[in-house]
Amino acid sequence: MNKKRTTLKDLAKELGLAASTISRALDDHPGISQETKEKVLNKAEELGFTRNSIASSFRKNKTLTIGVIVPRIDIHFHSLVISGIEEYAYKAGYNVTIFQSRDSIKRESKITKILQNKMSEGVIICLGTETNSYEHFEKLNRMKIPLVFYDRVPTGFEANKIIINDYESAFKATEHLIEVGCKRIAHIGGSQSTGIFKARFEGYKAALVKHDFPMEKNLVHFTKDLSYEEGALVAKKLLALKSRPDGIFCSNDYTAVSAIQVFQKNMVKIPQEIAIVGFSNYPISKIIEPHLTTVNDRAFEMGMAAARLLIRQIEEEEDIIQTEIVTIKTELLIRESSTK
Amino acid sequence: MNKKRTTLKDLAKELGLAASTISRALDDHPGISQETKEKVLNKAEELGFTRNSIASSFRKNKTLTIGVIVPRIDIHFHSLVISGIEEYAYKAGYNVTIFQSRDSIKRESKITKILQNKMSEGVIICLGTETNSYEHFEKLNRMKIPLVFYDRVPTGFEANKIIINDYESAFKATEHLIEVGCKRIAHIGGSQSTGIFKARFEGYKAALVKHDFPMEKNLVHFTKDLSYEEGALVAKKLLALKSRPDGIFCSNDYTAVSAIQVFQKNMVKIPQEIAIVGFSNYPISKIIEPHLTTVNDRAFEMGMAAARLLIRQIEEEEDIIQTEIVTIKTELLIRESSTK
DNA sequence: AATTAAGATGCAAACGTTTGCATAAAATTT
DNA sequence: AAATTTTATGCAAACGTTTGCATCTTAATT
Repeated sequence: MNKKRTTLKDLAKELGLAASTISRALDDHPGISQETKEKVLNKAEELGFTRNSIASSFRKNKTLTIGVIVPRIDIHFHSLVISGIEEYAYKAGYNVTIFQSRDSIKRESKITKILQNKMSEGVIICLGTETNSYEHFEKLNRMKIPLVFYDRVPTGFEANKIIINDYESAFKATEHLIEVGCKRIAHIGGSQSTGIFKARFEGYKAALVKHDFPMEKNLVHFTKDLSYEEGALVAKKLLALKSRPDGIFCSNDYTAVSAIQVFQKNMVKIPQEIAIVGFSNYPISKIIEPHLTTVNDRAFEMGMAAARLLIRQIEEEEDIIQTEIVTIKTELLIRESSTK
Repeated sequence: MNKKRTTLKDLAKELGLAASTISRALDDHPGISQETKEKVLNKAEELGFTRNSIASSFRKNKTLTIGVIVPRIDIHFHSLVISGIEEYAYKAGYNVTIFQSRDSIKRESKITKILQNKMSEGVIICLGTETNSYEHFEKLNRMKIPLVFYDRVPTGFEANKIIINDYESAFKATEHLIEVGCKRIAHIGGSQSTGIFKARFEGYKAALVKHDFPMEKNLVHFTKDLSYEEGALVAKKLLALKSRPDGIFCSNDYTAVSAIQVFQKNMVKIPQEIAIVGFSNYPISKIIEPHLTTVNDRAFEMGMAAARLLIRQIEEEEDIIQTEIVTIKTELLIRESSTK
């Protein structure tokens, strides 16, 4: 005695109309009389009828669903991006299915297959660290499923991308340190095989060059993961130098925060003796004392932009495949860690 | 010249077999010969065939999709829970569609309708703050769609729930303060109309009672949102008292952290003069100096448990509707903020 | 009044997969 | 060798919605 769902046909029978008429009435089709539309609407309400959207998807070949693949959901940056994606997608009538690759290319590849079968109409991706080939995405491309990458985007693979201008943001952050009077600026960077961290380093270098500062090798340190722990390690190295830097540009907020703490423990005053700038505007940056100057990477807006671009490509009539690269404007949030 | 997907029928034609045979072969059905299975598998590979799972869902009336409704994705606690849900669901072959209610009951209700139409097979929910009636969920219940609530769960509404023992966790946290020698313990609590925060307060009280400590009214403060700012406000009030507390149990980590900072700015030593315990094990708790003693609420495990319970209920043959309440074990993470 | 146009509704096929039942062929038992 | 069982495959309907086209009614135009 499983209670069956009410279907279009049930409604049709009740009203003595054809299923097609009901369908059109619910769609507010111009060819259906106002009178009938009202009758249908009322009856639908009465019987608690709602369309079976799986059947609809099946028939129309449209699922109104987009997939999102991120390395991990519980990284604050990604959760903000997903939030932005969901927000835009919801308003546009799309649903969002999420997957974590957990940085495994195998899992990433399997997920693309699932999305293919599930007839996802488009996919938003942040690549995992392992990912160095893009065959699994090419397959989606061949099936005309639009893709949008964000943050960690593929290189040498034409695709839609949502990025920030890491180079320019780093440049401005470094220049800000120069403007507040720093003379010798260090850099705590990320893995140089990752595009965004390389770009941040380049931006740092460019600012030094512009202002005729020499680049001192022993002031530049690259970490593996930009982890809190690695940040402390580098900070200790900088602390041990006979002539310490008076400013540091860090490629993320974790290393910046741990550097602040290391210096403070060693009685080095922030920002008076060393000014510090981070990157990403993590919640911690507004809590640490002194509050951290950092680059707002506008993760939420990235998500919105990714969803907007994807949905536009899904709904575009033309089949002229073209890719877009959208750059989100960042802003330097100047706080106490750099205001001498 | 839209490239059409290869279908079962295409495969069937290619091989001179019936579509049903292909379908069964791909399912490794026992009635199909090994030889045929191999031929089918090879041809499928060759033509890049994958099942259209929308058609399959439609036919089988099974979508292998679960919905998740959270107030906001970018709250760290929720992103951890979602991560746990995704992890379990992925391994069980289910997909996860996420929605943010943004604490609006209207949006929450609309989402339940979408999930109904989309034939979600089950839903995991953390209620929004506005939610005080459960009709929209009752409707899902009536359609035999299993529901699992976590964290903010409905009261007076029989349902599956994943919770932690807030009372006991608070009790232990407070007792820990007593054990390290605190004599006068304050409490920074959340809105008492929210079950979990009331339970934490009750646990605090019970620990005091057990150890024959009086409850001092002016040491107990309830905030609206347990926000960082409110924590600072309460901390300042406590600071202004002629006889200050020597320990504080806070209902979350934000208020605990801001209290630490307020005290430190006023030259009050943590933990020597005031020991502090938080709740939730936010990332900040391991960064703030001194590191914060806090209750690990095991958000990831909550997500796993929610998905496990939901999927079990989805797949259960029996129709005996029963609800389960799962309590996740917490642990007190003792760090420097409370070790005198 | 005859013709045409416009308006409202119905018919039936289609989407791709699954599944109960039927059938055919081969293997086994009598 | 006939009867029976087993094994392998095919047939056809069904799932609920959508959509092009056909049909029928009514209104507008000649």
